[in-house]
Amino acid sequence: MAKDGLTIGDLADRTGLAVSAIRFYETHGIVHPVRNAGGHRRYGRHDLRRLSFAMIAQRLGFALSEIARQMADLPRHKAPSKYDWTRISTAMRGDIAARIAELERLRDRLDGCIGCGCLSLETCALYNPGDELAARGPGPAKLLGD
Amino acid sequence: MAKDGLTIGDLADRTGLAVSAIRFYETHGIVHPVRNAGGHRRYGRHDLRRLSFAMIAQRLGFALSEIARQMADLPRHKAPSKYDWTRISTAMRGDIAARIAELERLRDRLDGCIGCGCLSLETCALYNPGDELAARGPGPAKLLGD
DNA sequence: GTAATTTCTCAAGTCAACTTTAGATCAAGC
DNA sequence: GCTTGATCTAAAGTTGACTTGAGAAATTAC
Repeated sequence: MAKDGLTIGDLADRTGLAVSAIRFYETHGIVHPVRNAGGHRRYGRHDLRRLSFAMIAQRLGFALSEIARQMADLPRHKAPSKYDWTRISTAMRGDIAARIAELERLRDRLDGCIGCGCLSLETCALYNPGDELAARGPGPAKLLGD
Repeated sequence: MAKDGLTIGDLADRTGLAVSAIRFYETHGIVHPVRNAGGHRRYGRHDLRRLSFAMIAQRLGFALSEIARQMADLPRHKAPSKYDWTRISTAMRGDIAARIAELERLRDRLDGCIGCGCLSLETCALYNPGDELAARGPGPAKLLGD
């Protein structure tokens, strides 16, 4: 812990992140350390908050790229303000609620299917969930809706 | 659609999966096609169900390896029986319920925090979901509850 | 019977989110 | 002042779930 700021090791200790992860986050614009005379990274306390914020957002299911995009608007060398935080966390809340709702829908369908055993592409509710589960990311998951 | 069974293209059309994905699943034991005289894969209708089952399970959040493990017990060239289905889907249900519960916990914490803006490592519920989370496994995800 | 489409195999590429490794330099404790 | 530990960079490796590409052989359509 140097006079001119926190070292990367300090941050690692206090956030629980690996040193390599913090450097990785830097390449994605989550933190913006300055360098000391010897070329070592030095962080401010606001970086602790930026990292914590990123960790929470990840936990909530946000991809790093999305988190970085959100944080791009925040001042680089200050902690996010109450307004910033409210804006972002409110958006997160909506996303979480949506994911809960989808899981509940799936659970209910599954409940209806347990013990049924039909496994029929034509008649099973799990195969034909009837709509808006439709398009998610790329890749598979085309079945179940359409 | 050949006389001696479904082609891989037929399966792709009917499941929405890419041909390459179906071949990939084969290497993981999800399907077990036979070969015709020319060396092309031929599938039975039960394979449609095995694939659909795998897709649903993935959708429910299970990893392919876990799905393969579950399906390893099923007869290779028949669709899963009602008993098989009930056994597996019941296990899934528990998993879904747990994930819903965790998301709800997160949502509630977030609700408590929206508008607070403290973002303090010392006092924020999102950061300190019960302290002694201290030493757990490696990597991230040490923050926020357990 | 020929052209167009599918399928075959196998290796390599992709994406996310990091970690690991290697060799070198910097900082700190005694 | 020296030794031990932290940090540096750059590149390559990891895992999961696939996709892409190349070149050849099989199948289907007309």
